[in-house]
Amino acid sequence: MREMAKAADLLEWYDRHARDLPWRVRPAARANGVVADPYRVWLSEIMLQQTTVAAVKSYFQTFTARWPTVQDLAAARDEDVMAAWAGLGYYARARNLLKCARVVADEHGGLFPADHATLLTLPGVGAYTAAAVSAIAFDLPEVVVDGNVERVMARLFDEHTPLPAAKPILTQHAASLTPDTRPGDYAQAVMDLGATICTPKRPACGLCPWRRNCAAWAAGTAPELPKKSPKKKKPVRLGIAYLARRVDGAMLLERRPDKGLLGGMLGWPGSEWDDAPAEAPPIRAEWKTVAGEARHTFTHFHLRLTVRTALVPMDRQPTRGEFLTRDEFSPADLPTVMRKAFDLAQGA
DNA sequence: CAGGCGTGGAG
DNA sequence: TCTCCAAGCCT
Repeated sequence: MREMAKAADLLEWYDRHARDLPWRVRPAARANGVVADPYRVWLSEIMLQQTTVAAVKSYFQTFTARWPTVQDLAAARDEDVMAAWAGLGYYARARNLLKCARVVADEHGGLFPADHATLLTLPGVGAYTAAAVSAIAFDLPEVVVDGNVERVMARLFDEHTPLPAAKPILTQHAASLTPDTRPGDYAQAVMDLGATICTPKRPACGLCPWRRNCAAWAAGTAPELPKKSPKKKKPVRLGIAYLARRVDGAMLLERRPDKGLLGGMLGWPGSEWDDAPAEAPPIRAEWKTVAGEARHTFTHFHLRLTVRTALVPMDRQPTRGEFLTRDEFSPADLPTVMRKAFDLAQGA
């Protein structure tokens, strides 16, 4: 009979293999009493939601350099934070990030709460993030379950029930392994294991400290776990974007409404995105159509964007949006799909 | 509870 | 080119 996996074995592995990440206090430093800054832990966890470590790194550096404390972030202008988040995706995270920073600054004296229940009340903080902050920043023995942990547990216990139905049982398994000593390091250790060894494809089982305890390794089923319910196919939608340049170089842009796709972000005025978009020019002009199209894939549909451009005089007033001067606007402030439209118009 | 919500990298 | 997917949250 296989022996039950032990947290201590994983912690031993983590002590030797922990990745050096900008938001992480390494195990050796933790042993010397260094504690994590809850602000940095929270910020990193929000950025890491459904987002790779590689994509997050530079954004984390930018944010912490510009807004070193939660009070600094709470005092920031909305448009500056949205611009700094541009390109990272899931923009509701940025809107909730600001809301949360202001709640912590105004209602919690600038200190992040440590307990799971209070963390859960914060905007953008769900079950995973609350547990992660509680464990990593305050070393409390919360059960941290993200996609990595789900995969590790599904394999360790050879659980074939597909996600998301399997979530409760996988959480129970995770709870059974969570230790009272070094829970913060343990949480990061399981996620590191999932990210580097117990990977979705071609897991490196030969290097796994829990191999001898792994039911899926014994059964040879590790690579096919966890099972997932089948996903839907993405429809194609069409759209038209209007890039108006004023003679002084200012560009006509529009702040998108807070709710919905790309909420709160800058974008080009345009048509609806559907099967047969109607023309919707935001200003009277001689529009020229750029050859080709900007293609972009969102979570649930593919977009093919036709780009029209125009040069307009200083005194012409738009019916939508507003002109932003060269000083007020950089293409880097745009979400990627809008930047693609800009690049296409530039001939890039 | 299923669907909305981004993006870039890997295979 | 296409599919999968990465430290989820909200409604």
